[in-house]
Formats: sequence, C-alpha cells, structure tokens
Amino acid sequence: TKTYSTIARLVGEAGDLKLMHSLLQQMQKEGCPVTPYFFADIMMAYGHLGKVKEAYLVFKEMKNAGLSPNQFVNNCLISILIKNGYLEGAKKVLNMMRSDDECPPDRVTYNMLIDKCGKSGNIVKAQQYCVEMRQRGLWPNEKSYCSLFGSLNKKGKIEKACQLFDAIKRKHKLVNRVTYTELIKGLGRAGETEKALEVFKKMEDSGCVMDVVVYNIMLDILVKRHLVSEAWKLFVSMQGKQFFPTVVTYNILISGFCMAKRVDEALRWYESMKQDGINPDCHTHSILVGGLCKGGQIDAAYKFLMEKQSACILKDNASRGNEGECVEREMVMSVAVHNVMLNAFVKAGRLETACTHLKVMEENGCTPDVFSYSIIVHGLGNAGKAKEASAMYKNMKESGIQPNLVTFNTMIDILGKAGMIFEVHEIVEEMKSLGLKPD
RNA sequence: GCAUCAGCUAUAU
Repeated sequence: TKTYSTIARLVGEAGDLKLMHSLLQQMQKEGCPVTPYFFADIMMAYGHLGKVKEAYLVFKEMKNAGLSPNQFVNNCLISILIKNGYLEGAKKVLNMMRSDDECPPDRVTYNMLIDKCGKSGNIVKAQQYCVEMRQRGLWPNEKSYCSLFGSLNKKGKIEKACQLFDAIKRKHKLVNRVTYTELIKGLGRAGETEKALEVFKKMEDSGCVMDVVVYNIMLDILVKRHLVSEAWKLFVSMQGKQFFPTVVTYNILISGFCMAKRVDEALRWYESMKQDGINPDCHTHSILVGGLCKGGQIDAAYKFLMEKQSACILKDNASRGNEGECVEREMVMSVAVHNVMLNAFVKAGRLETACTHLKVMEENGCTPDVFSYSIIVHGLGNAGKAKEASAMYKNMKESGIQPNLVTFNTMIDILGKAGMIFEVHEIVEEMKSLGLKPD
C-alpha cells in the first residue's frame, strides 16, 4: 500500500487520472488494501496545483470504490476548497459532516473554517463556528484562538484584539509563541511601535522560545517606520542568538532601504544575500524594481527586470527522487514583478509603454493577471480614456480572468466620471451576479 | 499516519 501511495502521489502531480485508475485496479487485483489515505494523497497533490475539479473527482472516485470518506479525507477536501477560494464548497462539506454521525467535523475542520472566515473579514461567522465546536464538545486550541485573534488584528480592531488576547491568556491559557507574534504584528500595524517593541522584549527576556518569524515581523515594523538603523541592530543581534536570516529577512531589509530612498544600499544587500547563499525570490525582485522606480530610475528598473527575466530560464534542481534527476523546466519571472513595472510606467504617464509591456509579458510566457489589467485599466481611465479602459476590461474577461472588487471599483469610478451611467449599472449587475457586495 | 488547521516580506481602486 505504501509503495502504491508513493507512486500515486507522483501520478497525481502529473495529473494522470487514468494511470491512477489502473494503479487502483492493480492494487485491488493484488489484494493490496486501498485506504482513504491513498486517495487523500492524490487529492492533496491536485490541490497544491490548484486543480480543484480533479481533486474532487478523486474524492468521488473514492466513494465509487466503496470507501466512505473519513474525517481526514473530508478535512483534506475542505482544505483544498478553502485554499482555492471555494469557501461555499467547503461549507457544503461541513454540512455533510454535521449530519454524518460516522464522520462528524473535528477541531481541524473548525479551525480551517474559523481561519478562512476571519481572513475574509467575517468575524461573526468565525465566532459562530467557535461556539458550534464547543457545543460539539470540541475545545478550541491555540490555533483556533489565534485565528480569531488574527481576524480582529486584520480589521484594525487592535483594542478588541488586545482584550481577546488577555481573555484567552487568562481564561484558557492558550497563547503560545505564534499568538505573541500575532500580537506584535497587530500592534505594529496599529502604529503602536513602542508597545510592539515592549512585547517583543518581554518575549525575549522571559526566555520564550523565539524563531526567525518573530524577528522578521519586528524588523518589518521598524523598517516601515523608517527606523533602518534600529533594524540593522536587531539584524545583528538575532544572529548572535543563532537565528539566521532567511530570504524574508533580507527582503524586509532591502525594502527598508528602498523606502528610505537608499536604493544603492538595497542593491548591495541584494548582492550580499546571494553571497550568503540565499536565493532571491519574486518578492526580492519586485521590491527592488519598485525601489528603483520610486527613486526615479525607471529605466534602470526595466533593465534589471529584463535581465532577471532572461536569467529565469534555468535548471530547476528540485530533485524529487533519490535518483538525482534534474528536471529542466522553464521558469518565468513572476507576474507581480512585471506588475510593479507596469504600475511605474502608468504612474509616470507612459501609458503606451505600459501597454507594450503587457504584450512583452505574454511573449515571455508571463500571463497577465487581474492586477496587471487593473493597473492598465486604471491608467487609461485616469488619462480620460474611458472607452479604451472599457475595452481593456473586456479584454481581461475574454482572457478568462475574473474581475474582483478592486477592478469593479475602478471601473465604476472611471465610467461614473465619464458620465456613462448605463455602463455603471451594468457593472453593478455584474458584481451582484458574482456575489460581490459593493464596499 | 511523520498526512489535513494559526504568525513574517512585494504589485492595482
């Protein structure tokens, strides 16, 4: 069974359902017990590729094979649905579980839903799930509370968040390092740098086990307040405590130098991270492109971007087996980096260049996303070209890209200002049909 | 069952 599961994972990643079928048949022929975990592995593989439909087909396939889903498999399905933005689907699975005495929801089930509702701003719903799990005799744990706490933080309700923090600390004693980290982050976002530092120091002094994430968050707060030299001190001291910088740490510092308009230093740090053996990622590149642009060096930014773009065709040594096989794969510069560039062109009034670059992206195998189009649409609208903006908007939809709330707001603004009231109504109707509420 | 659940960095209104 283990052998087959291992193979099944690979089959799942390759997206070959047929092969999976024959594997399954072979297993049954050989009298090899097929477990739900076998199916779950395949489902998760699909899920990570964003192939929700395929994952669901595997789920159904499992039922057809006469296996009823257990809590684990249902949770996997919920996780896949949630990660890919199908909250409604996840709720349906929950409903099935609620009415299934053999397979009721467990703490993981609720934790996932609490977290997702919190992240999408529905705190009330998140709390309802929390109540419901208690009614079922399931006790919320650190993760449940941290999700709830985080949702308040996200909404900027720092006072309520602090109250909740105190409550869960006093009543349930269910706070850990992650909860403290979340608290620091919330305080930082609320502009309470001093308090954030205070909690951070308390954490350090009380002998609480730290990790690099806590340091990264503290660094980010400092850097966003333009306290670059404070950040530098922390960067040094963390290493003295054996917490070594990751790519995120470097990205934060580099963005700090960019925000402080010290782009040269940012570029030097970019070099030194590579020397430290840490690979820059798409965040690094978009931070640098943005930094160069904001420093008025648009053309340098473009040059940098195109250089990285052509360096992107490289060997991907993600060795999956022990055979040392290297998969040659074409890597593409992340859309987000191009989007930063597009935005810079638009903001500099170089609309033509931006539109040209949109095509360059596609030629380089980098598919524009909803951000790319929104940037261009907004640029056109700002230039008083409402008709062209509309055309670009249509273009986007024809490329199979769903508009989101920001896109709709942008369009409403453009059309409204151009006096195209009828078209505004069309947009509003479109929003409704997608289940989006105007904000 | 070491598998499903919480915290860090970039782009649009």
